[in-house]
Amino acid sequence: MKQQNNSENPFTKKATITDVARHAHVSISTVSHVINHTASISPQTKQRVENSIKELRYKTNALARGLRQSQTKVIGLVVPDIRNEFYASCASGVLQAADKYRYTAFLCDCCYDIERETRSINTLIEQCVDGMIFFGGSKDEFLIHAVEQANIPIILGDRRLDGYNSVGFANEKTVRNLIGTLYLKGKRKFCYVSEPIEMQNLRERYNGFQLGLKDCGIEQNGMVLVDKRLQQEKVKNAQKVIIEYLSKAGNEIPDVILTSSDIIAFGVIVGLREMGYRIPEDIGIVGFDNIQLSAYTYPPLTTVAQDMFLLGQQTFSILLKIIRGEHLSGVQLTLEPELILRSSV
Amino acid sequence: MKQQNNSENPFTKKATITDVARHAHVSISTVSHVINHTASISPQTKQRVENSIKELRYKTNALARGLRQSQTKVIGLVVPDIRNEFYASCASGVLQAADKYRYTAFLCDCCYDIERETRSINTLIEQCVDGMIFFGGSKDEFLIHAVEQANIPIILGDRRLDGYNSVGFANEKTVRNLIGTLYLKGKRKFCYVSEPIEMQNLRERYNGFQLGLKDCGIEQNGMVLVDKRLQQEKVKNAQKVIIEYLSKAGNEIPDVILTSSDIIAFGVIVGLREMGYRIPEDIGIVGFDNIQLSAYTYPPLTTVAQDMFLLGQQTFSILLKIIRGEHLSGVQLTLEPELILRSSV
DNA sequence: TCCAACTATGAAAAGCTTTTCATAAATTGC
DNA sequence: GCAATTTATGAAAAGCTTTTCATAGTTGGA
Repeated sequence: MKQQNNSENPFTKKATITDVARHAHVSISTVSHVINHTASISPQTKQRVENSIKELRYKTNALARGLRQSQTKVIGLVVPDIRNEFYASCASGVLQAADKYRYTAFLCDCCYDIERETRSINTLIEQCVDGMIFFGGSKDEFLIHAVEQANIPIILGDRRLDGYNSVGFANEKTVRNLIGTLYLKGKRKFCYVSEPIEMQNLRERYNGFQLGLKDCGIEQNGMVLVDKRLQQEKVKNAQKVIIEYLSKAGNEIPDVILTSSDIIAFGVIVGLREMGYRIPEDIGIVGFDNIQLSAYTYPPLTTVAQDMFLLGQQTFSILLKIIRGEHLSGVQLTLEPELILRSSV
Repeated sequence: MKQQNNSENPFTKKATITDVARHAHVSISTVSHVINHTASISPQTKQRVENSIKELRYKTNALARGLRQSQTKVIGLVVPDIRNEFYASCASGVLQAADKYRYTAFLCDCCYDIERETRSINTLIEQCVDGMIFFGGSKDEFLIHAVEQANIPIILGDRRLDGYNSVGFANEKTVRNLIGTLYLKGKRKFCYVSEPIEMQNLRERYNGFQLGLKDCGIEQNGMVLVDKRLQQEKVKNAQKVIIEYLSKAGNEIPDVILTSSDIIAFGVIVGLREMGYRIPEDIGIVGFDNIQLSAYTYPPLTTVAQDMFLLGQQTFSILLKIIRGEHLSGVQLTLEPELILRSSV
């Protein structure tokens, strides 16, 4: 925003509304009225002002406007990891919906770092955003409360928290039903592979797994592989984890392995192949997320598709309603994932 | 940012510097000086002000500050598609570097839509960003010129444009050398699969392919599969494209197939398998990007790794220098990709 | 003791809008 | 032809900071 003295450019200093007013021989208010359609203006004057705007390349200063209107048309978008296809898609959905209503978004990529998240959120408050969207995340409830205290509209995506509006997927139900479906196909020994159950959605999936087993009258048989290593380098570590497990499992070999994400399923597939198991004949496998490449593993991966882009759009829509003052409370929109049957099971 | 009258919350209206001043029995200037360390203040006064700030939960209004200082500490980050792992990683790198210097970023996800990009950039100008970063993109030179006219610092990532500073990868050289390496391994018949050569980096890769062939004394043998379908649903369409080609290729079967991205390589692999070719015995294949899953295709994909995160960080660093007034011109930082040899070739 | 140099504080301007209210001119209705 | 509207425009305040400059009081040195 700093202006250098660039002699080749006559527009060295950004034109202000005052410049336009002077150039068009009208008052500042008149220019403002023309821009905002907030008073009736004669066609000639209007034309003159518009010409001046064009000629001077005038652009409204959003800072001044925001300051005056107590409304910035800017939101904050907080994600745990933008490199994760899941959150990138959510973000994309939010941005597309926001664009439709001429909102702009600050992106805060927290990288699971609570200090960074804290910093980011303070900045967002200082920047006077009209609202904030939080995707995923964990252990940051105190931050969300702080934002609420600052009286800034909030919505949570892919996450639930008492007292807050949210949009999410029916994780529990989906996994639960999935178990039922697999049971009907004759599967009896189920295994679940996941990173530690820290985030809301992981908890729901895990609960769904347990409930599904209970529905089918299967006792929890200990085949739950929750491993901290799966938080990073997921593919490689999933491969390790499954190999370690199966090498000492004896005859406790599962019929089917459920995973908390496609990425992990990838690693499991590689591990199984390495150990000589055939998929799906010996062991079936199910992913979660339906990432682009899941259709192209060998064999193609059965998985659960969540429309993250839609989630993002819906999330913004609700936030917008809150911003506009519709006094929503306890909205908990739930989108249904879709089971994608492929040949890995 | 709108405040509702929330009777349960005593902080219904955001505290301003005036409130703090009143509360601490000092002048507004004194408060400002305490916050910005811009004058010497007695310890007692300082303490009093800091207490008031805490008590009232005062946060500086960045709009007012930006307005006054003509400096917002905000940048605009323009990407063609945030769902693309490549750009997501670039963005992540930018954000991490920006965070270090307490900058915040607007994310504009243009989705290859020039109108949306135009809108976004106008907004960024209105928002008085201190600088803008453009990743990838094409056919939007006029927009970049407009930003320059507005005297806003610019830097391009993974892209070059005459007269602008940029950070990119040595695409041409890398592919060129790659051909040489493969030639030494005995490969003679090369095929190149790519979406239309619209973006700068694609052009460089393609040029590298041609130059590499020339280096080896190979005449261009027509095995260039540039197909518009590869702009969307890349995996599926790459599969189609390669199958179509090979079905009518007769004995013009390549030794090795180079692709413009891992995603496309994925599709090619699936297509080759479908047709019964063995990889790498019958046909070798090379990707580009080293996406997370490229290590886990079957067989694992030989590819070219680009450190997009680093690219992002570097891009921001240079932008920051420009913002701070170091009069750089014609900076063209080039990062070297790394060849990742795996068993697909 | 007096002057110079700080230290500590505050008044007021400036940065760019929007918005309220006032006013003058034009139009309408009768 | 006159009152009542309506149309068209502008002056000025307000929104929240930072920053310059002034002032009053201290301190230190000669």
